[in-house]
Amino acid sequence: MMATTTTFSRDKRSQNPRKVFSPSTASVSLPTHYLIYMEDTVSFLIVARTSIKYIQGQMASLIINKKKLVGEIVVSGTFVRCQTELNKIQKTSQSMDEDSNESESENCQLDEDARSVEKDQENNKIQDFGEESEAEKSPDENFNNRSSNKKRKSQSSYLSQSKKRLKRRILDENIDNGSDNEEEIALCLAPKKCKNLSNKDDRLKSIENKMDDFNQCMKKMSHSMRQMASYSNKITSHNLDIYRDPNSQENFTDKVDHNGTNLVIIVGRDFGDFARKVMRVLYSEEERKTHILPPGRPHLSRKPLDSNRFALLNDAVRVKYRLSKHLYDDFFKYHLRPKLSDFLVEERRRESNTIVRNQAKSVVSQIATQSQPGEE
DNA sequence: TCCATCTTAGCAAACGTCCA
DNA sequence: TGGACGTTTGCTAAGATGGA
Repeated sequence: MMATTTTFSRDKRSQNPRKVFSPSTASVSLPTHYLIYMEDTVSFLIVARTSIKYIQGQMASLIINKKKLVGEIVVSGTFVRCQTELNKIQKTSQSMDEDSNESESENCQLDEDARSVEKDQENNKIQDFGEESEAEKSPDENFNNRSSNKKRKSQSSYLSQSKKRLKRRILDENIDNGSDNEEEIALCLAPKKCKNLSNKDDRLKSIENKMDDFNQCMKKMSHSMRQMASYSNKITSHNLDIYRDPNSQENFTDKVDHNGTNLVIIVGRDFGDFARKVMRVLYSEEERKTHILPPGRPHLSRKPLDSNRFALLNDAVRVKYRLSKHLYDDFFKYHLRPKLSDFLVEERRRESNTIVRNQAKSVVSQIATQSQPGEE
């Protein structure tokens, strides 16, 4: 059954022992975040551990916005711990400023306003990322919290290959982009530096830039979280909400017709089961055994299934489970397609297994009849 | 009701091809 | 050339089925 092309043949697959992950260092809790003082910019940063390239003593080397920076570790631990310490530093710095700058207070009223806006912005940033950080603490917990009515509950702790791929991709993206999502929490909270800004325009520009950065971060976070959720194999028909748009005004039809059969009324215990049953309605047994999922590829020996009927299948799934059009691609790619692909494989395999079983049975019965000639 | 066997689905890993 | 992606293969778990 080596059927990807007609020109190559696979070697016998080597069998390796299954590797079961067992955390040997679970009791060791490494710091998740660091508060770092950047001498170059006279500012403090809270960064996630993954943003730090290496640590030597109290000095940490990190990369932000594609720039390599070196700073002194002030505090390490959880995000909350770093935030608390940062607030203390901030208050101390403010009180010092108030003592030394009383004479400038009248002239700097506008600057203060701008600074408070900036601080509010930064504090919002902290708050939002703090929440993200909580979610980030144990992604597996989030995955596992999703209801799983399937088998293999005992194995729910390991990530699927897809999830591992995504994690690696996100990590790579963070590194490429100077880790500018939840792990990039660059906080310019040094009033002395702000004083050096020459005029109000600079301050306003600074605020605008930070707001832009913040919006970018939020967009990326949203995208990453959706993808992470998409990769969960524990998703069932009961928690497809991430692929539903509550703001959508779409009116879902109750009928997807194929030769007089309403595909939507087919009953399945979940979306995978439903899709398999629809496949059995839409395509003949021969088609299921000899074709692959659309759109197919030139280098693959099997032809893709009829795309029009496949569109009906997708419509039926989308309508039955009320999935948004603009989110359906992700759902299909990460959840439905793997199931259907497996299903087609099994359709081929079932036949060959049955043939092999029947052959074995017939051989056994033949041997049995040959070994009993004297009884006749 | 119990037990053996079959069926079905899920997953990991190997492998081939494409593409940036 | 390595990563992404799809396919194949081997294996496991759990439900379904049928006979004792």
